[in-house]
Amino acid sequence: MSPALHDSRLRDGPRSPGRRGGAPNLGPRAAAANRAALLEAAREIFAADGVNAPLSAVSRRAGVGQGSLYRHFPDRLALVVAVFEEQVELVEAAAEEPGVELADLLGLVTRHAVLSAAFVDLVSAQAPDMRVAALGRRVGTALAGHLPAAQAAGKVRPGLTPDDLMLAVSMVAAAVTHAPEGERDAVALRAWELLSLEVRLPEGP
Amino acid sequence: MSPALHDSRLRDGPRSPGRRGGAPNLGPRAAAANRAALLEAAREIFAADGVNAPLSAVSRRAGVGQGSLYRHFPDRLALVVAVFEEQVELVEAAAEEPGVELADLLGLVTRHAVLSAAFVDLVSAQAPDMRVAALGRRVGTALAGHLPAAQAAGKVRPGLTPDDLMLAVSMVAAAVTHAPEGERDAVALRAWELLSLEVRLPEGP
Amino acid sequence: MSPALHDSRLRDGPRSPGRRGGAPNLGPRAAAANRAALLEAAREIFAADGVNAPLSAVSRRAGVGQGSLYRHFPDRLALVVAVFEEQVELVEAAAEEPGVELADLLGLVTRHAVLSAAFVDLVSAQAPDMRVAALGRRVGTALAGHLPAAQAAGKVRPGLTPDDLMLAVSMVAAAVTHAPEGERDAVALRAWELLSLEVRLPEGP
Amino acid sequence: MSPALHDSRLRDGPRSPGRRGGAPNLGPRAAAANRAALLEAAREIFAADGVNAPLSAVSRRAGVGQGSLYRHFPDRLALVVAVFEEQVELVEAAAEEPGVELADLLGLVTRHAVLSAAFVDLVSAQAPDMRVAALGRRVGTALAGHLPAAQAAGKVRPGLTPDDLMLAVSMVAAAVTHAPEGERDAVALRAWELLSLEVRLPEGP
DNA sequence: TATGAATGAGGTTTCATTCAT
DNA sequence: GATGAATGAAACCTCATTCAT
Repeated sequence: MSPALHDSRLRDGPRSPGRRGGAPNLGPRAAAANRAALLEAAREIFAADGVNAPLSAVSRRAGVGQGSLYRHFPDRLALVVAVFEEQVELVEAAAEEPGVELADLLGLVTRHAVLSAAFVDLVSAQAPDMRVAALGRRVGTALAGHLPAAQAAGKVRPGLTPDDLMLAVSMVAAAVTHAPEGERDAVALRAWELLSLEVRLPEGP
Repeated sequence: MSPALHDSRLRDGPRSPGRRGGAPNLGPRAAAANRAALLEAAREIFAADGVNAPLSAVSRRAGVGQGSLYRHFPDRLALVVAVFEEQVELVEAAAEEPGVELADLLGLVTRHAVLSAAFVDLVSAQAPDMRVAALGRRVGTALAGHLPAAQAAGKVRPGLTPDDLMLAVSMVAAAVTHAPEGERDAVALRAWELLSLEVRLPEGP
Repeated sequence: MSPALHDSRLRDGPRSPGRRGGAPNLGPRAAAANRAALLEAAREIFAADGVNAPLSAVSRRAGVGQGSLYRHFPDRLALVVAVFEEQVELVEAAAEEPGVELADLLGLVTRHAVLSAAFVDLVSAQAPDMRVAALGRRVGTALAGHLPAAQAAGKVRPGLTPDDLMLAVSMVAAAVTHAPEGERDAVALRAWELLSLEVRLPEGP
Repeated sequence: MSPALHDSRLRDGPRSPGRRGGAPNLGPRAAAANRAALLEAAREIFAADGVNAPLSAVSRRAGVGQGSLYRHFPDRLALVVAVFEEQVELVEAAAEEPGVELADLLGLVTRHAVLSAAFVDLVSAQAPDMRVAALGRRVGTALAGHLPAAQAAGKVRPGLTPDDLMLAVSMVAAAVTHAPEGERDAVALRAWELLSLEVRLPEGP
């Protein structure tokens, strides 16, 4: 509605926030806990139903009002990005550890894909949003750092580029996503085998 | 959400339209009746609460599903325009009748303003939407056609322009809108008097 | 009317969670300053967006917590009334000044209307709240005090009552409200002319 | 993939009410034509927007009533399956042609994936519906028939199973789906290369 | 059999108001 | 007193599905 058609008369009797039952307002102290609960709920829901799952389901599972979700994450993408960022940071941290090889990182990434049906959307470098794409690139960078060593060790074919790595990851992620719950690890391992890439899958969830 | 992040898996179990109670689907035959009911409901609700009243209130009062409202009137403005158009057409029709004078038209317009708190938004030639503005101009045109005769008869001051007429109408409409229910006619008459314009108010609703 | 009003849709956005920064709690000392900031913010926001603008926008613009807004003004109307009261007091003060004539007061009132899209709600004696109506009456009283002099000077028509004055004011206010930004003064002047009332409009904002 | 797909957000909008026009009811004769139109529309819309696109968009693009859609395809899945079935039949037909090799079939399947963002859902043998899974198996069977020859010719690694083929197909399909419009063929070819599988991509759309 | 309007559940988003700190 | 997060009701709008004709 055009803003000038507003009737500026005082309408809208007082709306009450309806204090009845439900989680009590725990005050600002709860902010961090709520944010964490939202992230965890989002991780689970996105993993199960994809990134288009209803946000109301997220707030419900987090045991948090809808408004709080919107306060912490103004739009769906903000929530998606926050969820992914956690996972990306784990990968980056792993990449920094001494003695880590490409196979370990691929395994870790695969593990995330196994956990999150939505991770596949992230690793696709073509994701349509800058924020998401940036996260994808961070994963790519983390992997690429270990590519030379793997090549030197003769573990990967000569011409393999960082882009190929990301492509492979997204292919495996998709394969895993479509596999039934119980077979995901097996499918992932086979997928890497088809790609002739060595992988060390860390323990499951 | 970015369109490419859709997960194209088949989710969303079948949604049922929840056939339980409520108005039965009367088939397309009801279309015209529904549209009329929506218009009438909108006229009443807009008159009472202004054009920003909840559309859900309109559909509820019309005894019609929300979807039907949106089918007939894709956005709020479409509904507003439709409501106003009815009134504008009445004014235009009156302007065509033989023997009608400016005072009669002003009276008719005033009567509409008395009926509809929202009419004031229409007659304001500055309405921010093309469709609404066009309706306002139609009222202006209808009035302007009778201005020369009124001037010739010495009923209005010499320099009065069509724009002045619209300005006067919007002023009276506002005055009426803010008056309490029972005094609207009296207030309207006094307002016209202050403007030194003759008016013949038709019978009430 | 500050053009910057339109950032009023900015989100509250949580600052980085965990940071205990932001405006420090200054204790009671800030109370008066906060109240003033709220009033100023409300004046601006109400002027731009009408009295139904989100209260969160007011507190945000005032740089004050939502809770403080509610402490100072327990409900929306209290805030509205307080804002209007400032303007009413200005009118009353002007009415006391020596040498002031009705035309000056009408001009001042018009200037307020030009500044505040919401002022129209005030001057309508029919506003749905006692407190607002009382403010309207105070304006009426201030104007009425100068009516006899104006009548004696032959500046207004003989039968004009104080109520007529208020009616005229509300009509002009409405006209002004609906006019586009740049033409408001011109529209106001023409409106007073149509009402055959002399007015001296003070300088703009 | 037709660029005109993006008008799919146009409203159904009631034609002028009371007009008894529109597509006349042609009776049963139109049934086959309607079914075909729905299939074609669904193919296009699903390709562009994924299999969760609004069904109303499908019926609209087909120029057919919503009811007819439901008569032909009682639920979304029925429509999806029918669309896919067409593609599966093409693959099966190709598999029967003399002189065809595995690389041709993989290319054809890839081409379908390139054409249809939704094909990826099909080839995933884990699709959540029996009917879809059955179609997946048919593709698998068609491919598997040519696996021995390819193995005999030394074109594929020794241990490759039919299941591996389907896994590879679904991986490539996913890769392609996530690639931007213009690079899909290139991405598909590289993906097959990473899988060390020969492929002959037929001409584009 | 085809049509297309009707339905309403449910997703999204905003905001008035409360309340722990 | 101030803060600002939490809450949930309610508005908006879309779409799967039904059904009278």
